[in-house]
Amino acid sequence: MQDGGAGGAEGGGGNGMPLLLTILADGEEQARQLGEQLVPGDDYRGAARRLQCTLGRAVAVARAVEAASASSRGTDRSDSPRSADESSGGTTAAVVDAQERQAVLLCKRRKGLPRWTAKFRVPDANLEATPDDGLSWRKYGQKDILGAKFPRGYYRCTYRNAQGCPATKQVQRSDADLCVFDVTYQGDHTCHQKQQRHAAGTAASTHSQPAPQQQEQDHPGAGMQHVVMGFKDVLKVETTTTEAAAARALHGHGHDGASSFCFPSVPFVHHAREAPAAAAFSRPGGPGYDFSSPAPPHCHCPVVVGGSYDDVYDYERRQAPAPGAAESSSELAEVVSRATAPAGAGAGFDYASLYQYHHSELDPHLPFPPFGGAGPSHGPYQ
DNA sequence: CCAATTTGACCACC
DNA sequence: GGTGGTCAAATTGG
Repeated sequence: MQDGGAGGAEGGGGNGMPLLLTILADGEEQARQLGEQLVPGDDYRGAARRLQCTLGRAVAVARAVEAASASSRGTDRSDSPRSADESSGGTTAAVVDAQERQAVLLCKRRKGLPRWTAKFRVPDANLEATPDDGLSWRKYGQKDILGAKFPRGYYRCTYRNAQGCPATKQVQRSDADLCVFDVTYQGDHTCHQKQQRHAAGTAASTHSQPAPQQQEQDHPGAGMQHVVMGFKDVLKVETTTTEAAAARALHGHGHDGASSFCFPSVPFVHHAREAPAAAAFSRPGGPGYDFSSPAPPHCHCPVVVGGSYDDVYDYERRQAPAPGAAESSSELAEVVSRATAPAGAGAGFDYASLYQYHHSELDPHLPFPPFGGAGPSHGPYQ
């Protein structure tokens, strides 16, 4: 059925692209280093980050263009469903290459819609909790996946028919850790009601948070504005103090901070977004840009690794000072490494390897939270 | 009665 | 042919 025509801008790539990418990447790296040198709080640090993000966007755009041109040339091949492989901290060229392939694959992979994954952790593995990102999903299928102990659930936006919202997600419980769910999102939400509803819903429930999405919708570009966080920085923080990360993200987002950001049962969430070739390009703050939930974590520059970009989200309760900071961080590291596995990122959490694809367009709807929480559709399965 | 979930079948891709 | 993703009829729940 509906097949995604990768198509895309042609002839964009060209020969100089790799070089351009290298240059941009260097610039970004330099900006990052600069930012690190500076003290937190220093105005220049913010500037450095912005610069880093800007360069990162440039890299993303360049990659997207190149990937698009590559796909039009007809590249592609086998792909491994999950986890993008190869491309381990190699040269930028190599990275780009892998990226390219990944992007093309993604494009060919049905719909050609942007796709990314998130990891949700529930507090109790025994509970039949399902990652609830606060959005309305309707389950339309479930299937046993080869090699997976648990079936994968298929969901699509409740407003798919009503508003033609193309968003879908796949939820699968991790084999290794029953508390962890791998959620793969595909397509941005273009439905509006959802947001309203969601905003209201969240406010009504335990965790109240403002709905930051609107602005994105109205001003696609605006989103990129506050994506001023260097991902490395973010990761660093995240891996260190979950609490700090949360607060930081929160504030960085310009929320009326206060009581927002409270994810009851979710210690952390990790994001690994696959970088759609043209997707990253075409959806800068896309139409349906929306942070599915008030979640703050989106205020940073996502990273795409070998085709998937990672974000680490932390949902430690806003108050308690990250009880198990160390614990959490190790978990994060684990998750992150898994997600970045392709890059061969071991325990070391190699930034260099992460630094492969970096796009500042934020996720449309970073899935956040309420687990097993409210929400019209949450299949009991799992 | 309507909406959501379940589940087997179908289809596309590798 | 195997596997993953989606469809749609049947079923269940509010």
